[in-house]
Amino acid sequence: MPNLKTKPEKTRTRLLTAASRIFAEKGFQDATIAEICGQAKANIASVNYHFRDKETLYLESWRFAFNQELALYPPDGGLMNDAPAEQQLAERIKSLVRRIGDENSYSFAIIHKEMAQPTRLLADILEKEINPQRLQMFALLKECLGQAASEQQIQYCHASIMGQCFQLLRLKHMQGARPFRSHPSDLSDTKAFAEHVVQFSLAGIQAIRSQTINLKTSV
Amino acid sequence: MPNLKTKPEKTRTRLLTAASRIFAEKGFQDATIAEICGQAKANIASVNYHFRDKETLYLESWRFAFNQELALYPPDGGLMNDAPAEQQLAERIKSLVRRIGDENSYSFAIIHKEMAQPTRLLADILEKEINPQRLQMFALLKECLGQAASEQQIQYCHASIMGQCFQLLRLKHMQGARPFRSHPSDLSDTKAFAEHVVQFSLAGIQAIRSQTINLKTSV
DNA sequence: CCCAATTTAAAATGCCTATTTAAATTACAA
DNA sequence: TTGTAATTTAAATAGGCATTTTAAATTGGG
Repeated sequence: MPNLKTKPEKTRTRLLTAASRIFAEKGFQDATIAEICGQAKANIASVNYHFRDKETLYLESWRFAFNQELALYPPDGGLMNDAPAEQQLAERIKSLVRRIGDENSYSFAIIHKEMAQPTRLLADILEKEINPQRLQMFALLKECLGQAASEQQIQYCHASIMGQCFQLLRLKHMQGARPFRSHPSDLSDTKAFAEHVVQFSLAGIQAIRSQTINLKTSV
Repeated sequence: MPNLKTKPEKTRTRLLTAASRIFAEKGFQDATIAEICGQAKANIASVNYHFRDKETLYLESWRFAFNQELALYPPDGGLMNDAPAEQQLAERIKSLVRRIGDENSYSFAIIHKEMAQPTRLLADILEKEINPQRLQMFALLKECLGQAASEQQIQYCHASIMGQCFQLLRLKHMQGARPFRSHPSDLSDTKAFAEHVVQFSLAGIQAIRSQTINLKTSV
């Protein structure tokens, strides 16, 4: 029994790495197997040997990138479960922003592309991998907003937070394309931006919580 | 026999309308002239007759959509220039969200696609048409944040606001693709979402303003 | 050295696109 | 009505590039 994992993994891994980068940059349709193999220094037929087809490579490379990033930036930031909800939320936002801002992170860029040009290929895998994170954030938001918060308020706050995080992705992706020459958005300091989002969002959440309570007590 | 209701639109206008819709839906590359002409009920050669080529149609249809939407939702919301900066900012956000949320608005969806897959074709036109709006919002933000605000803080707050607005676009575009079946994001009530973004953002801005002032006075 | 796993080059396969041309039709003005 | 220009139409042009398959060459372990 020859060892199937040591040597052969090399090309396979190079393909996964290159694929996640290229898929993130161009999306599924515009990414070509030729370019991926070029960056991976592999023959053009290797994709069909190691993976069956382009679609499978797409799924595998996303999973590959996502797991790598998740190991690098734990979603809970190593925080206890009994910490205050706002602190947990803050850690979660920071982890998210860092994962998005990392130059070598591609899973969110792939999601972003998938949102812009849905192929439905990632739908199942996203539902399975991302929805849990989503639900956890909903729970934290519910705590932060108070039990009087409506489902809609929670959804809106979630949209506000995710929108800010994805904005970083957008600006990161457009760095080379210089859409607005005059006011260059310098979001390169990911850590500072993460803390801004935390501060901005916690204040927004507090404002909505106060208003909800005031409404409740005044009725 | 005055034209009552059914005045047949000019082919050129039908092409512009259909083009803006299709370009918004698929982006420049994936949109085909055939499909545009199909929806416009025009012959496939009409694009090359009325516009020179696909690229010109792209530019013209964006301009067409943008001007229509701008006339429909004035950016300043008909507010005086001497109104409080926060109120002006609120109007500006509402106008933006409404323009993005309108089912028949396509110029922002086109920008969104252009950001995801830059063709550089719209770069000049965007610089000319959108940058002024951008600068006005920067000025309002500077007022709201106080003169002690740093350039970075202004940029971050701008990113926070724009990110929330674009989030609406993302979710609107993905309605049919249902990426998360369990928790359907219902952002259909555009007006309510607009007011949420205003409340959320003004609170975030206030928090940053307070912190900046405190830092300043305590040093 | 042998065999299976892997890599390679080249060809097969497939499909769709923007654009042009020239003829047919329409609209309109004289 | 008629002549002319604008518009619309159908068909042909011309180009391009992608994924996948095949069969031969190579590699490396036992």
